[in-house]
Amino acid sequence: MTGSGRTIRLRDVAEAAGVSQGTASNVFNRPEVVREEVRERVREAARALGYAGPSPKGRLLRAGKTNAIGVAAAEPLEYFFADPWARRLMTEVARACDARGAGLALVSVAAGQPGWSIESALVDGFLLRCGGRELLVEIAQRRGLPFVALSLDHAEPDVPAVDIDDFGGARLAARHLLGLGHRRLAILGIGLGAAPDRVQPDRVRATRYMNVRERARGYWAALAEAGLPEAEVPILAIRDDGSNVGAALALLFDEPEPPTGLLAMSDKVAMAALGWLAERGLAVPGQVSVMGFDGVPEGARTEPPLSTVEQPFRRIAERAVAAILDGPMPQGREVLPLTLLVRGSTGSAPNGTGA
Amino acid sequence: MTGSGRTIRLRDVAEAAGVSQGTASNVFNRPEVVREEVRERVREAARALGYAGPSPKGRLLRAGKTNAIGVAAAEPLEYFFADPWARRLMTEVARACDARGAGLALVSVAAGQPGWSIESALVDGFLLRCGGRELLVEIAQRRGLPFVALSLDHAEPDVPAVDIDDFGGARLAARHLLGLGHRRLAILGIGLGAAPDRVQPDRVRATRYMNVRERARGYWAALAEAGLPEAEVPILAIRDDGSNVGAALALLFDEPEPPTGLLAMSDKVAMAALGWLAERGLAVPGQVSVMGFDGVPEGARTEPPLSTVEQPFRRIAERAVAAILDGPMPQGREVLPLTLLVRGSTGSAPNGTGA
DNA sequence: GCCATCGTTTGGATCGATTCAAAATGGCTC
DNA sequence: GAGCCATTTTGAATCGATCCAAACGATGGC
Repeated sequence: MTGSGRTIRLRDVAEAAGVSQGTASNVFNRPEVVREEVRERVREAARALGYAGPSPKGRLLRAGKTNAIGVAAAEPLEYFFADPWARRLMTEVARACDARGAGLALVSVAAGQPGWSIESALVDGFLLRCGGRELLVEIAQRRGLPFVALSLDHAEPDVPAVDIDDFGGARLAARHLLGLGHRRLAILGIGLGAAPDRVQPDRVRATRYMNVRERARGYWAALAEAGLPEAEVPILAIRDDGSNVGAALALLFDEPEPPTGLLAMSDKVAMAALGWLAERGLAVPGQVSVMGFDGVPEGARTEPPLSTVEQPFRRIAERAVAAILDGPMPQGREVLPLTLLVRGSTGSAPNGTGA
Repeated sequence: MTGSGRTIRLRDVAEAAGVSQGTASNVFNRPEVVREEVRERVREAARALGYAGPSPKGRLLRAGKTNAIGVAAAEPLEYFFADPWARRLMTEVARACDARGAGLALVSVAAGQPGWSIESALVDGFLLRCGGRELLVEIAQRRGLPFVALSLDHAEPDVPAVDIDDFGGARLAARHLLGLGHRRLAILGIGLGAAPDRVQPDRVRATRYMNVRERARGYWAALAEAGLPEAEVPILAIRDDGSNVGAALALLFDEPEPPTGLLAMSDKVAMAALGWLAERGLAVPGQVSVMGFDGVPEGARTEPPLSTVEQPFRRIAERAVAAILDGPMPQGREVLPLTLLVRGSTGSAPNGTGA
């Protein structure tokens, strides 16, 4: 065994082979410039000393590139694997990194300062998953590495961001339901508080989450096209995890004329609604149609499969990863369109339910 | 704007503040040893120059620790997010890293050499997800960083590994079905080739995948306890992704006396079997009981929910992460037990089906 | 007034490589 | 054999920090 004390450095190999450090370096990085005989001698020495090649540490310092990109979120690290939306996006981010031979590092801001953070992660740039948390942007700016914000609330021209057209996506969703003849609709809103309340449009307009505001605007725009005033379409405050969807829906379905179409601001909430409707014995889409938002893979496996508007996960990931790795950076906030995904949870409005 | 050409180094700050570099370093790392007046002067200078703190690059070289652990697999990077088993394990790995303030980096060996690989990743150690691929171990050994192998085939004393008790888990699964009175069983084996064949026990004993061999041994052991010779229990070769499960099961269920209990070597295969049985109109667990293996979260959401033996994902992750970060390393292959998870897909054997 | 002590600060070595201008080498021509 | 050019090799600077032994200045005890 060679297991002596110190680790072997390039310099040791060079000495053992009787060449300069520069030449030894070339043997590993640009072998073609080194004469064959010397090259072999150095390789031999390396083998004899158990030297596996230049250490990434030293190389990093000199070359500056780590060849990895970091993805940061305010949530704990598990979030990247456990949350359906994050998972879906990360799958595409991973694919994009793979295609470019880049590595992928995960960073959580929740964890606290020690060890590993946006300030300390060894990466070439960041993707910031900031839902309402502009904090991440601030930290990343301080770090000084290139970054792209992913679900940014304030569109500022000097913050590069790749995002989705929430307004257009929501309008697409609402138009789909309206096109099927639905006139009694309800919106399942997120980010509007924890109580299963019915909330007023003004409250929605005042929320700090831009995507929530925009999605609502999109729904309303489609409703207006169909001649429906926004006041006629109740908005419920659902928790992000959908845990209070039952209590909220009960508010509507205990009334004499319950909605025939539900516009959920996320697939998660839509899926929770599907569960409650099944429990309650309401047929989907026979009695009630349910429309999601996001396009997470889980939606394909519900009963019935969830109709939704799908985020362009692949394009988002590719654009963001490309920006970090090769530029050019987005100038301000770039938005990408969503696509309508009609599956089984939406159908024609039941007869005799017109407005 | 300060945006001049060069980036600001600690040395620049020290100079600007009129102190030595050592003192400046202390201001950021051990502020308590620096006199307050000096400390403030340095901080002031840093602020004025737009210096955000010591760069991780330089620090790494000197201190040696990156505070991140790498997880490597032979599959492309997406695998970590897309595959149910990997996802489940990674959730726990992420949790364990979070708890210790460590970062998480993903490495794929498939990607190819350039850029980011086991050889070049900036991490403190590796978790190796090597299903049959001992190649990863070899590469990691060459790299010289601590590592723990996660589903290792050959138990060698000098390769630290954390693994599961495949034999015990399989025996648990089979005992469960036997305890419910099932006597006509079949094994849905993986890693036995791509054809939907019925294979002989000797072929199973000869496969290169240790976990497959061990699971089979576990099933057989339980069968022996119940007085059933292994020859009476057919073994089918199912593809890992379960895509040929229908063709394989048809072989059995077209016979006069089809099995009443299915022992699948993975949840993925079990879930595929569930799908086929539903299509074929066979009641689960009324006519056929299905037993999985792994305990992936998806199994909880099938119809009916899948009974299975669950891997101790959390313990595996915690043990492996702890080993890398704080030692001590496992001596050879440590195995952890699985637990029986009875859900809805298993029930008493139908009447009159005794052996 | 001398010396030991304590709290701060300094300077330089070190971590492990890459890079590049300059020097050495070798082959060829005239 | 001098001169020239192309190919290799060298040596030192550089990347950005941390660490540590030594120096320094102020204080207090005897």
